[in-house]
Amino acid sequence: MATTLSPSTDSVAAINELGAGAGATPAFSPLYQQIKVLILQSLQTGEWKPGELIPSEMELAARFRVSQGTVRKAIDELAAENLVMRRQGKGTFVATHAEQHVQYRFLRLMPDSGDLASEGPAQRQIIDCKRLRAPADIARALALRTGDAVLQLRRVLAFQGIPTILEDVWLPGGPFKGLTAERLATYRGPMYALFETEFGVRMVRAEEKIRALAADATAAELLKVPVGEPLLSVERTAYTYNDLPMELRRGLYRTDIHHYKNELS
Amino acid sequence: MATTLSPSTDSVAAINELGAGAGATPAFSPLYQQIKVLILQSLQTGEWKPGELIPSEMELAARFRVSQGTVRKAIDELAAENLVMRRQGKGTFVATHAEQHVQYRFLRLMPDSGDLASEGPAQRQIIDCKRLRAPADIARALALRTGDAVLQLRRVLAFQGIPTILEDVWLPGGPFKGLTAERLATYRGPMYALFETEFGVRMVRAEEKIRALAADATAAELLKVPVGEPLLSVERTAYTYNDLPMELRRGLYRTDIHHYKNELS
DNA sequence: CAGTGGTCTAGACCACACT
DNA sequence: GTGTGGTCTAGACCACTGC
Repeated sequence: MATTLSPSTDSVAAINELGAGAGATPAFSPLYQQIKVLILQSLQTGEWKPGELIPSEMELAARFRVSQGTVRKAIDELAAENLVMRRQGKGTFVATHAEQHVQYRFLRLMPDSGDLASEGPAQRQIIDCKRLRAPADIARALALRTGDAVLQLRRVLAFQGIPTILEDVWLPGGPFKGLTAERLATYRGPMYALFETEFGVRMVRAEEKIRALAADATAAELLKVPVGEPLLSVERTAYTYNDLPMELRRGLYRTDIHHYKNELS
Repeated sequence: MATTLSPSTDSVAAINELGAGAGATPAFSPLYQQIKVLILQSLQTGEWKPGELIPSEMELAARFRVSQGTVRKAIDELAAENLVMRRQGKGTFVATHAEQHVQYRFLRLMPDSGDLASEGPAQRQIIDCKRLRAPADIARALALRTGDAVLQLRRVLAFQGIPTILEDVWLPGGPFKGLTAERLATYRGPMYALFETEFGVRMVRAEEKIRALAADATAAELLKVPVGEPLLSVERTAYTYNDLPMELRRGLYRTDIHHYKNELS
């Protein structure tokens, strides 16, 4: 039954409405959605960390006092959202960017022929890295208050020796306390992997606003293009579990021998 | 059982391997996937047309000789891919773009504040429309042979009086036989709706390559910007059911007061 | 009211991984 | 072999739609 069960133990046991009182639509949601929320909470609180094995479907079913099928449907949705990874015969793992063959989490840039991986690792050059008080626009994008501490990073990525991406990254000072230019420079591997392993911050989704802009003097110098050269401007806000913005990134991409690839459906 | 059933009637009845012969992995696929393919075929052949009601889960289960749950899982996937639409209490419908509140199927352009719908309907101006023999690059993109008949269309879209998009569209001559500039000019509603209702061609997904380009003389004149102005170049290939390319579109977007919005996950 | 999709359960068996 | 996720079934009941 999807309705009542003894309100005891750890069980979800259906907070669903039932009975006499002509209730005012008390926000019904199916059991498997409630289970999904509970699992999500365990992901957020770090009960199971990125890369770790979560309890089996049978265990979760027992814990929440529902059938295995209901847990399965909850996990199905989490897997569809790339929050967990199922592996037949082994179990279900919390999704991770670290130690994985996913080099570029959100970067959609592709060489006009081939793929980024075939171009070898990017050369990374950190131009600047400092702590500062958030200006109004940055604060708004990161759901902070103006003047809160933020960390700003500017870097250039080059592929096969050609500087291709100039990006500014802003991170909230709180969650990323202790992040230094030194650490960024010495870390080998994707930046998002560092965020996970060192700060426990996992980016779940992102939104981008894309424009065409003319290179200004600074961009032109760093990307080695003429002033006025058209560049792709990509402004990205990345979110962690609770739609909480955790990173703002403004990138300028050269698109002379690369393009931004997007799939629509 | 997922294995054998009498090989009779219309039934899928599990082509799955079983028994003695040490087979050479004869391409196993789960029953619900086989059902999904069968339903897809009915969509492709037009047994059920866009907007129409497809048979109920129970009917399909009977027809394919499987349980309702198996049909359900197949339809679940089709719904996740936006190929069908489920409506509780009514049934499952073939997805459609026509007569729907989805004005822009693949267009990701947004005003810097608000959304496209709030800007009212776009003003459409057809610059050119002609039949021609496909050059090599167009033919390749549309999976045609060089010299095959294609239809080329050039138009400008303006929002609130400001010319914003200049696009060239190429369509294969075969499936779109009979499409004229006249018909395009007089049709009210999304172009993709016209494709469905008049030619039975439904676009299922698309790929885009995005770059920043400087406006040339032609683009500058039509979009009323200075020559050299950075524009967003969006090259889109749209596919119908069987990953068959059916449209090539090269758009130039002004991004001074609009941006291209993308969601990543 | 009957018919549809939506949820939940319980049990069976399959495919895979580790030991 | 044991335990995991993956598939398939059958039946129950709920929620919505339209007659």
